Amino acid sequence: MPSSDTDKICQVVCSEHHTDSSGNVDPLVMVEAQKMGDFFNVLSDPTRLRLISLLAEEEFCVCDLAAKLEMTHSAISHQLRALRAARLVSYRKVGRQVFYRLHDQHVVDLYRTVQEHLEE
Amino acid sequence: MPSSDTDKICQVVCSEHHTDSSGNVDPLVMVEAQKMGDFFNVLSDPTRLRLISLLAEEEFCVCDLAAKLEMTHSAISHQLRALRAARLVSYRKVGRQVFYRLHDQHVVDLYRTVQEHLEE
DNA sequence: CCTATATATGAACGTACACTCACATATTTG
DNA sequence: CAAATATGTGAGTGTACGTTCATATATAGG
Repeated sequence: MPSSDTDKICQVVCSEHHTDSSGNVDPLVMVEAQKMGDFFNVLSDPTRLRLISLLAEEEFCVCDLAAKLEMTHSAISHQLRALRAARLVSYRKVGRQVFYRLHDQHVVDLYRTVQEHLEE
Repeated sequence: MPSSDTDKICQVVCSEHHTDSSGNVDPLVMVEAQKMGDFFNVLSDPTRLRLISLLAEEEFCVCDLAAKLEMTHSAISHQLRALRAARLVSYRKVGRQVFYRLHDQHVVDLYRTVQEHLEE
């Protein structure tokens, strides 16, 4: 490991302004940072966000979603796969069709929070 | 607008299950979806999340941040640039050093919300 | 059974981006 | 001013990923 014993701070000890808990602050461990990053990454794509915005209102089948977003069925299906993998959406099959809905309201809360945050 | 009159749904009208507000649901417009996606994208990187986790506790200079994360000064500086561009962090200069802090507590709320969400 | 419809998936292609490297800028110190 | 320290930045490289295209699977209808 490159870090020496004392966590090699600048020669001019930056932490002079800190409380005595200076060295105690540790970053989020890599594994958890990766997990959280993966989660945010799912929400970083415009297409997936638009899908979520529709599903926040009501249930839709793949065909409807593709029509609303004016995109290929394939593209939509790929993105729904990502949303499924992230457990952000659930679905039910009715004949040939598959109806998707948000897995829980939790995501909508995040969605709306950021939406407000960006309205500044 | 490319969308035809009836928003071409599947031949088998999927919306039969919907309320009479069926066709009224529109997706988030592209421009806003892009903005929101950009915002989430900043939070999708493990390194940036780890920086945020540190800055959530107290102020740090670049050198400290690099030491804590055991990464290059250059790499950290690049990521801080992204965080600055997203207005997620502020900074103050003291001599040669630059101390970074979170721009507001809003981000920490998001951070903690998702952290809890992932603990299921 | 055969065709059409609805959805899923693998490969390919182009783009975005995180880190490294080299170098630039700024500030302190001698 | 010259050397050292702290940070910023542009170019290059490897990887991740969103879309398209071709194709596969599944179900409904005749």
